Amino acid sequence: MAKQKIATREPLSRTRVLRAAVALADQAGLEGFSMRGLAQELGVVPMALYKHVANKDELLDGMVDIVFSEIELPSSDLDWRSAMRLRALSTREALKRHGWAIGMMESRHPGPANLRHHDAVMGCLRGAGFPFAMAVHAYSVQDAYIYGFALQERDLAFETPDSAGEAARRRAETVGRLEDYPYLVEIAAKLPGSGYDSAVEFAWGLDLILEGLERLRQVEAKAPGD
Amino acid sequence: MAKQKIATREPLSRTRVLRAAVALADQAGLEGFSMRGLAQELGVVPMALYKHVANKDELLDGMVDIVFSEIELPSSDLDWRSAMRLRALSTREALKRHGWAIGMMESRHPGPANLRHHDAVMGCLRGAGFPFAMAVHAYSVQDAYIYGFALQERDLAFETPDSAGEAARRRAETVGRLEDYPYLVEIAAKLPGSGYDSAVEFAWGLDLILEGLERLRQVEAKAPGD
DNA sequence: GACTATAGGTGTACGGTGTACACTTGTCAA
DNA sequence: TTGACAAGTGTACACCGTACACCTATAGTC
Repeated sequence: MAKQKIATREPLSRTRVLRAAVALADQAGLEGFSMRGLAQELGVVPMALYKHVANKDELLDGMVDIVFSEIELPSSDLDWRSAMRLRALSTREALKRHGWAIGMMESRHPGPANLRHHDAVMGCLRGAGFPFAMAVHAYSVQDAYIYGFALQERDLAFETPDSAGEAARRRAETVGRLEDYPYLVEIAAKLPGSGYDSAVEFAWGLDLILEGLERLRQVEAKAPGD
Repeated sequence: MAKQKIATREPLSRTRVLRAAVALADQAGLEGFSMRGLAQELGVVPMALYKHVANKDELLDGMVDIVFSEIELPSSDLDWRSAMRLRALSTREALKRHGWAIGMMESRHPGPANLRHHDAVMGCLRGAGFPFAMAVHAYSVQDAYIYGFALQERDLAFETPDSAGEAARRRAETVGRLEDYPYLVEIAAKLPGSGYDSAVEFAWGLDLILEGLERLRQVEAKAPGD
């Protein structure tokens, strides 16, 4: 009886650690994410993790690469615009699921999924006829927009749709008289009833950017010069 | 002799604490910024700070508002596009000086400079004839782009201009064979010699967005309906 | 001038963090 | 059976934010 292993837990592994880490960060946020908490979640003593990841930084690197792996690569079956649109929507969704990753997507040692992603996006643009320099610009605008939007969306999410007005009001009262901020008052008054939808908002800006890029691409296509 | 005050240091104050905090974060980064370090910088014991700020969170709120206060408000003497362009450039510069603030600009309790800024920007757009909903969209795209670009710029800054190729090469080698990422190879090969300038890059995307917004504004102006 | 309230700075202590280092234990090869 | 090695443990250290009790110097009032 003492011989049979009493509910032996399956052993740790790098991918098991990474997966649990992502889940914990999803649920507790980056603030509430700690090596000790992760160890507890895995039913193990903190130092056990260090047999599978070098340290917390390297763990975060791996977590970010998991997020990258969840983003749809641009399909080569579509025109460049549809392909970029889909990968942008997919990126936003991934960042919504993993809000803790937003500030870290480009700041860590890139993993394989990261490199594959960047290579595929650049390939999509070059394949669509963007000259090199313009492709770099096009990539830069899109990613800046996507990451920046995700950031805003996460931060503003603290005000639930219909409490936004209330929140703005309280703030203004704290900081000064309401009349000092007439346009914020307008937002507080009109936004709640306007059926604001951040997915629509995201698509609006995205399409504006893609439209501008297509226009420039066509100009360049008539007068080429890689 | 014992009577005369021996080099009495000037007393702390909330603004002195905030200013020193910004300076320390500028120099040490958010990672290296601690209450204890700040206290040391001010020649004082850590707990002394708590007589002037409630806690670290509230201190960060105040620091972010200082950053906001350094951003030029849109001038009402200019057409909307020039005004927005200047405030965007000014924002990028402020975020470049204070890289630690990038992820926090919209995530904390807004201070007076923050509210004033947002109100002025919204006022500029409304005054230029943007209908309410479009003004909200226009604001959203611009800020998403600005914050996202600042984020990228900070993260990519680890690779100095001419070491970028080298860095990319080393990474690819770590993670897989170079041939797997032909477009990253192209970037590594061409970017260094292309005189890449992130200020130019920023303006390129910004103008693309402003151009798109102006186009939509004109359409709307012909068929109005606030 | 004596008395007291108060604001500003101090010292100690507690529970949290990441992780270095030495240890046990369980598994498989020879 | 032995011995190597991988995986998990326990202890310890330096750092973090900050609660709480304390001191001290100044300002106001009588």
